[in-house]
Amino acid sequence: MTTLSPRQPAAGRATMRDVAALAGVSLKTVSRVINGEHSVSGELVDRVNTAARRLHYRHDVAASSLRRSSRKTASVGMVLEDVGNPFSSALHRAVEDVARRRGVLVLAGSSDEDPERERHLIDAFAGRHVDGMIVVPVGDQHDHLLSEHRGGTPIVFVDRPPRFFDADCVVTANEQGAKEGVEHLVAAGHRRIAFLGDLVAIPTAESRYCGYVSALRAAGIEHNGSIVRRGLRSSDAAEKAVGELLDSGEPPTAVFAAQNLLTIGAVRALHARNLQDRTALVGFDDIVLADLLRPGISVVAQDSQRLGRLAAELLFERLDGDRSPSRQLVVPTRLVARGSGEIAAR
Amino acid sequence: MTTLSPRQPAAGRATMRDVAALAGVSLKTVSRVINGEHSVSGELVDRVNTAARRLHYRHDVAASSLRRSSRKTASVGMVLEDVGNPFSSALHRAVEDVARRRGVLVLAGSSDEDPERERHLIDAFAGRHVDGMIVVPVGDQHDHLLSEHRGGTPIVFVDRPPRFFDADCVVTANEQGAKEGVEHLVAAGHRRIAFLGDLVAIPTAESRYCGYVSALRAAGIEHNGSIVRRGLRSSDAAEKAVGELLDSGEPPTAVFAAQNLLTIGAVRALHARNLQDRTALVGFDDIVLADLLRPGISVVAQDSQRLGRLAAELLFERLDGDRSPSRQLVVPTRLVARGSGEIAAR
DNA sequence: GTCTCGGATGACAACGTTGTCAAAGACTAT
DNA sequence: ATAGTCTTTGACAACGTTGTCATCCGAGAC
Repeated sequence: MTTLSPRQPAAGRATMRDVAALAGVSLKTVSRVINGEHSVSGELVDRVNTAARRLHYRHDVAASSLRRSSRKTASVGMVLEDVGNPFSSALHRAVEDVARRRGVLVLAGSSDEDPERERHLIDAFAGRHVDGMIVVPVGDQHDHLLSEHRGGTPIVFVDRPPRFFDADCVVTANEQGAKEGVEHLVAAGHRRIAFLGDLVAIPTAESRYCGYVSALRAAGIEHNGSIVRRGLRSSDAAEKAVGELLDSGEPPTAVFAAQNLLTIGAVRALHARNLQDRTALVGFDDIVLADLLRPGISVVAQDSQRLGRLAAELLFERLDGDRSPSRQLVVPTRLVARGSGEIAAR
Repeated sequence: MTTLSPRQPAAGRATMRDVAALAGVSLKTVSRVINGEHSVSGELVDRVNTAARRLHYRHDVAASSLRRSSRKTASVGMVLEDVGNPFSSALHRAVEDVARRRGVLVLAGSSDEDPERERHLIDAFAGRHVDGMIVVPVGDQHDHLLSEHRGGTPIVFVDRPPRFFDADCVVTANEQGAKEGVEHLVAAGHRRIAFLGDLVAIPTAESRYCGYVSALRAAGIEHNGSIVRRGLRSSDAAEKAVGELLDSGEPPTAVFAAQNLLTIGAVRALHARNLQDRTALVGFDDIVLADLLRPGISVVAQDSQRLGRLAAELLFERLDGDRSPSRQLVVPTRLVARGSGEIAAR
C-alpha cells in the first residue's frame, strides 16, 4: 500500500499527488495512467481516472517536460513580421493546421522588421523550450538563432532566406515571379514601367527588384532610375510616390508594385487621377476584392498557405529525426490577369 | 567558497549550475544575478554575467515558474475563431501590443467554431500555465473554463458575451450598430431590405439580426421572412443567396449584410447582375479597398483593434490583482458612407 | 516444496530553478 | 571589547513530474 502524506486539502490546482491520495495509489501509478502506459491493471486505471476527473486534474506540461529527457513541450514558435497582416496570418494559420494534427501548439509573435524584437521573441521562445521555430528573418545577424540551432532546436526560415546560416528554408519564387509580372507588361507594349518596392534590406524586396531589372534587360529596355521608387513602407507612401510619378513631365505608362500595400497605394493614386483605365498596373501578392475593382487588378499571386504548410512540414520532419542536409524549397507564383495588367501602351 | 560538483562539461544547454561553476560562485548567486536582485556585489555580478554570456546561458522559464510560488509564466492564451482571418488577426495583434509592453508572450489558436477545438486549446493553454486567457467563445458550455477561472486564472471574453458565466467581457455594439445601418437604408427610402446573417448560434449574428428587426419595427416596416437569409457561412453562400433574392419576382431594393464575408458575396452578386448602382447595400464590418469599388461600399465599421486592446487591458488589470466585480465593455460602431448605402429607393 | 521468472506497483532521485534559512563578515553603538 | 545589526553569500528543500530501480506477488518449472 502507498504512503502518501495527506497534505493540505489541495490549496490550488490538483497535482498527481492529490490524485494518488484520493485513488489510494502511488504517485508513479498516476503518472503511468496519465501517460497511457499499459502496465497498470484495469481496476487502478479506472480508480485513477475517476479521481483525476473529480479533482479536475490538469497535466502540468512544464513540469513534465522539465523532467523528461527529451524535453519536448509540444509547441513551436513563429516569428512573423506582423501577426495582424494578411500574409503573416495566412502563414500562421497554415502552420497551425499542420501543428494541430500533431497536437502541437503554435506561439507567434511580431518582429515588426526590428532585429531587436526578433531577438527578444527568439529568446522568449527558447526560454519556453519550444520544440522548433519557424522564422521570417529580419536583417543579417542570426547569432542567437545559431546557438539555438546548434543546441539541436530545428529552425526553418520562411519567406526569406537566411544569411550566413545553413538551415531549411521555404521561399516564394520572388525573382521569377516579378520577372513574369514585368514581362506581362512588356508584352502589352509598355517600355516606361515604374517600380515600387519595399525596404532594400528585405531580401524578398531585393529579389523582386532583380526580377524587374532582369525582365527589362531581356526586353532590351534601358533601366530608368527616375521611375524606380524603393524603400516604401506603406500604402500611403506608395500612393504619394505614384502620384508624383504620374504628375511628372514624363509619367510611366505602367506600374509594377512589388508588394501588397504598395499595390493598394498605386490603385488609390490611379483612381484619384482617373487614370486607372490608361495606366497599366501589376501587383505582387494578391489582394481581396481585387477582382471587383474596375479594372480588376492583375497580380502575381504567391501561395502563402503553401509556404506555411511546407515550412511546417519541413520542421516536423526535423523533429521526427531527419538529419539530412538542409533543404531550400521554392514555391512558384501564379499570374492572375484581371484587367489592369492588360491595358496596352498608348 | 562554493562546493559545486564539476559534473560533465555541459552536455546540452548550459544551466545556472554550469554558470556558477565557471564564475566560481554558488547556484543561488547566479539566480540572484539573473533575476536582477540588488544584493549582489558588483564584482560577482560581472563575473556571473561574463560566464553566462560565454556559455550562452538561457533562462529556463518553465523551471523558474515551476518553482516560483506565483507560478507566473509571462504568457497569455487566446482562443480565436481563425488566426488567419482579418478580424481575428487584428484582435491578436492588438492584444500582442499590450502584452509586449509587459514582456508577456501571446499564444493563439483557432477554434474554427468547434467547441471541441475550443476545449482542446483551453486545456493546452492551462497545461502550460498561461497567466490568463482571452477567448472568443463558441457555444454555450464553458465548464472547463469555469474550473480554470475558479482556480484563479483570469479570463476575458471578447467579441461575444459568455453564457452562464460571470466574467469580464468586451463586445461590439452589435445590435445598435446593425440598427443604425438599417436605419441608414430606411432613411434612403427603402422598405424592402434583405438581411444576410451568419449562423444563428453565434451571439453576434443574433444581435445584429435583432438590430435589423428593431430598426424595421421603429420604421413601421413589416418583417418579411422571405428576404431574410441566415445561417450563411461563406461569401459564396451569400452570393448565391443574394442572387436568388435578386432574381426573384419581388427583389429587395436594399441589402443589409451582417458580416464581412457576406458583404463580399453580396457585392459579387450585385456586380454580376450590374445592379450595384440600383440596389443599396450596407455591410457590417469594414473591408479593405471598399472605398475603391464603384460605388464604394458603405459599412458599419467595428473597431477590432480597440476590442482587442480593451480586452488585454482588462486582463492585465486582473493579473495586477484587480478583484472588483466583472465588467462588460461595449465598443461603439461607426457608420462609413461610401456610396452603396446611399442609393435611394426607386 | 523450492526456485525462477515476469508483471504490477512503489520509493526515490532528478530535471532547473527559487524561497527560506543560516553563516560569515563588516559595521555601528554602547 | 561586546553586543547588535546589516549585508553578502551559500546550503538545502521544494515545485510537479518521470526515469530507474527495488520490491512484492503469483505462476510455472523442476
